[in-house]
Amino acid sequence: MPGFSCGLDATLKVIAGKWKPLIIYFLLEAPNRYGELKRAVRGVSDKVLIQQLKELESDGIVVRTDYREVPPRVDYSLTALGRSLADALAPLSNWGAEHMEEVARVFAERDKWRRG
Amino acid sequence: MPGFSCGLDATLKVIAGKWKPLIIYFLLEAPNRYGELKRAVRGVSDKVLIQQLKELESDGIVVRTDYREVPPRVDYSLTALGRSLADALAPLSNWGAEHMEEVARVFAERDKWRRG
DNA sequence: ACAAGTATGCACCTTTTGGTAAGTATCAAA
DNA sequence: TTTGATACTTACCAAAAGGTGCATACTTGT
Repeated sequence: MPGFSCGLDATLKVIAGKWKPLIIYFLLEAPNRYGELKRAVRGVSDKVLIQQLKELESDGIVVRTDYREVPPRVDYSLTALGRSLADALAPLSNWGAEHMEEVARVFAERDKWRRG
Repeated sequence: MPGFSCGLDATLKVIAGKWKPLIIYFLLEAPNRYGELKRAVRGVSDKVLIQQLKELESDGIVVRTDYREVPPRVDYSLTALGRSLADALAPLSNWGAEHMEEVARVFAERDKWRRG
């Protein structure tokens, strides 16, 4: 069952989830408390953020540190594995930055037809 | 509306779809006829393959060539933009290949709990 | 005559994913 | 004392994504 058709396939299963790549890439800059993360990844709901963080944790990509304080204080950071994954994500980020205009144009067209 | 929060965000919208990264990466090797593509990307249904190819086409990532023969013969290849995207995908593929065992272990654990 | 391969289209349905709104415990500031 | 911040949890629901199966039109192989 846990067989992947190729390397890319394996990676895709780890980063599957609307916000995971963003979370991982953002955590590369610094460890972050839950709240900061939530403000950084704009548009996520609590439920989904927590859920994806848990999956990333159980997949060995992030570490959760609970300081057991009150009010609660928890932060998330990347494991070594997570950092290597974030590095592999960098080219995608650059590609998007370099072709953002082109991509935006194309998407604008698509949405035009959607609405009519 | 067509605004992205960052480069990564833009890229993710282009490669959104269960099979798109696989399709793109596979097409890097060679232009391919529809049938070959379908056999290569194991598990896709016709509906979804066609659908994602169309989106990739309208996003300027792939080109569809219809030879207007009978029986039908069509092939798909990457545009320059598509090739650059495929290159950006390479590190993800390598990451997956390098950590495949680790990833497989973790996923096996997860699935164990799922079933009980 | 019949099945198979070719690249799609379409209607329908299930699964997956994500979002919303509420609630929890504790402390500090207004 | 009410409000807000903190990091979550849960139940419920809507939307998106993907899958299944059938149909098409023509040709080649059996």
